[in-house]
Amino acid sequence: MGTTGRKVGRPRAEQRPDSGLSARDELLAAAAELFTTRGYAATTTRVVAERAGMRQATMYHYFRGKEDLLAELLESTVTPSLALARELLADDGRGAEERLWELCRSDVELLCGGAHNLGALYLLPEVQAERFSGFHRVRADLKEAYGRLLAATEPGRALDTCELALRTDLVFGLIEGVILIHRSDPERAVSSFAAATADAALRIAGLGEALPRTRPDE
Amino acid sequence: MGTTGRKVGRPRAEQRPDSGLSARDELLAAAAELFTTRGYAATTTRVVAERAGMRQATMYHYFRGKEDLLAELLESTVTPSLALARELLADDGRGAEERLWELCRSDVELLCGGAHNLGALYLLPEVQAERFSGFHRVRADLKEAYGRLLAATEPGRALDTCELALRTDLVFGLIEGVILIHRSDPERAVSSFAAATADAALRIAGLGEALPRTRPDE
DNA sequence: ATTATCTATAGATCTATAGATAATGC
DNA sequence: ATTATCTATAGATCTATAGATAATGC
Repeated sequence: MGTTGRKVGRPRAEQRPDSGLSARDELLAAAAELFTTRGYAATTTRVVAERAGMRQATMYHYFRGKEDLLAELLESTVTPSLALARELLADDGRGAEERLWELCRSDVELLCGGAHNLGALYLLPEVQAERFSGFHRVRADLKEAYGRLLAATEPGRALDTCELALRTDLVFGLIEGVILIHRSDPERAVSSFAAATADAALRIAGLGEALPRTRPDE
Repeated sequence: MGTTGRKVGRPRAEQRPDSGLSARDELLAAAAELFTTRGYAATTTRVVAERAGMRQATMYHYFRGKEDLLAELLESTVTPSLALARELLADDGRGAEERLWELCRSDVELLCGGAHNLGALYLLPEVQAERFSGFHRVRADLKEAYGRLLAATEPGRALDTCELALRTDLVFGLIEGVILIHRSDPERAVSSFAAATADAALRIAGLGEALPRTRPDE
């Protein structure tokens, strides 16, 4: 739908080769790139729309405003992550430590991979606003999953609630802020970087040396 | 200078009890709080000035513009940190591991302590701009100090350049993004949190269990 | 008729400058 | 005379809405 040459509706003022994305997705992609590089407040609706190949006002046909763009980007980033976390929580065939590692690795890949570094969205000051409570709820669930996996590990079961909360915060914070690390050397291949960061996350948690998994496939 | 009841110059439109800060420092303090909570682009010069007790245009008597406020805040945060790093690098009376720990602890305290969480400045997207190259230079020096301390540790000397760079990035990234972790539980006392984060940084670096320092003074 | 787009614009900003003003200092 | 402040404002935005327009679909 909307993939090849939309026909209905008034033609665009500037024609461009078809990107294969729907107009709505082009707006999201443009917003992702601009929000992550320039920031949310500094990005105008005009630049977003024009990068997506349409005039400023046309954006309002697809989104109620700028905030909706950010809300959708945030939720679309955290939701698949929570889905994986739920799967891993339910999977009692593997050790908790291994599953926590996998969750970390996958999240780093999600946040640093892809065309735009979506992880940078998490650093935007605007994200803290009440307006994005939908995102915050999913994020809280995700963090709880991190905490449960951590608590289920061998060394985790020995920790008191307070220490467990601290280590969860440290691990989750490393992952949420991983884009800062990625930025410092964007050349590093994402897949090996993700594995290395997952290793680091386990070391933070105090589960360092149990599994010598170092290299993932690929 | 300027501490008690400035007398010269036209009186302010709204008088307020003297804060003890100079007008310039009040502007910096206001900017710090607003930039860290609302973000840079979303903060207007009017709000900064008015929070500092003066009218918008008066700000320009002290700073050439909004950018100068951010530049000064950034540099004033990273400079003392680099000063400590230099001291620690020169101090060959103590082990590298202990000195790295101390640098991490001190930086966390700097970034999360104080009235405003200056660490949040590091997350602002605008900070990446060329405009703040002064800050970036000092920051690069600081990161190099982290790298050198890490390389000087017992296990660090065994690592190749690439692995060393990765671990430096991971440690430095944890510290730079520490405000994300602090935000998730602002009640936690900063001094014990700083020590715990320094512990975590060493574990990331792969130096975990050598020193059982856990609790600092206080 | 429906749809996707356009042009035009109201209303609300925001930054930075110009120039006046009300103190103290000498 | 110097200083710190003020008021006023030019010029440049920016968001969101109103309403026209140019396609296709039926």
